[in-house]
Amino acid sequence: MAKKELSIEQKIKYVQDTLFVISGKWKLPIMIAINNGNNRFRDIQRAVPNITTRVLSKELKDLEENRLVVRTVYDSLPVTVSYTVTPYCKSLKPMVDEMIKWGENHRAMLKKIKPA
Amino acid sequence: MAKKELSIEQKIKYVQDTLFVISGKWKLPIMIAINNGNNRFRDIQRAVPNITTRVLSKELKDLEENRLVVRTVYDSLPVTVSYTVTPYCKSLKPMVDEMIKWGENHRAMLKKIKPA
DNA sequence: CTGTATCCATGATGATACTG
DNA sequence: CAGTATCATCATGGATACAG
Repeated sequence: MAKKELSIEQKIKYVQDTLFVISGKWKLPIMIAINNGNNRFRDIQRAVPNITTRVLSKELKDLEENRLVVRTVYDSLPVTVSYTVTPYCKSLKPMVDEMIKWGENHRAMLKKIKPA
Repeated sequence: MAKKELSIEQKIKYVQDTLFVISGKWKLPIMIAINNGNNRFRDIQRAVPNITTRVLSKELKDLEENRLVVRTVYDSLPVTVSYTVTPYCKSLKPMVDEMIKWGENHRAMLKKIKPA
């Protein structure tokens, strides 16, 4: 089956959809952190530099609503909470990998044209 | 040469770099529009739904500063201005393509779980 | 056509303190 | 440990009018 070519209007619409879901400074870094084995609230906060508890709390809720992250409460003493990424979240990986690659290259380029 | 594995700290840093450059609702849609042959201010505005002149003007300046877009003034009568994307801008393509793909799929998924 | 100038609303983020 | 509550600030974006 031939690949369908999207119109420019569709491309713009879909990119904006994606931007909306991952918008802000924190959502992708949080998902990367969780995906790397930081499942506890505190671990995530340590893994994502400079994020405050208030913002982390809110972002986690957003990610839950978008079905990218699952929050599980364990009935231990004391209660522990674990965050994990969903299979759906993993579908972001190709895109995120491209973003990491581009960011790495971009930083190198900036160094060239404007060395510290 | 083996591919270098990035640490989670680096991944987060590079993703945030990228997010910083493409942040906001408009930068990518604008680049897509220009890349699709909309080179005049007015054409870009038509191609990107709902953007105001004020915002478009500001975003184009940001993109110029980031060396993603070039502004050229032609000394005709009346003066015409042409915007084009740079080769560097094209390096965003793999990432943007992934974003388009993901956004398309995401919209389809939302329809399934919450049909209008 | 290609913008600039105001003014304003909203949301995103930050600092800090506090709770179970 | 895992958050919530408040308060403050700032950037983004939108409406509208106007200028060269």
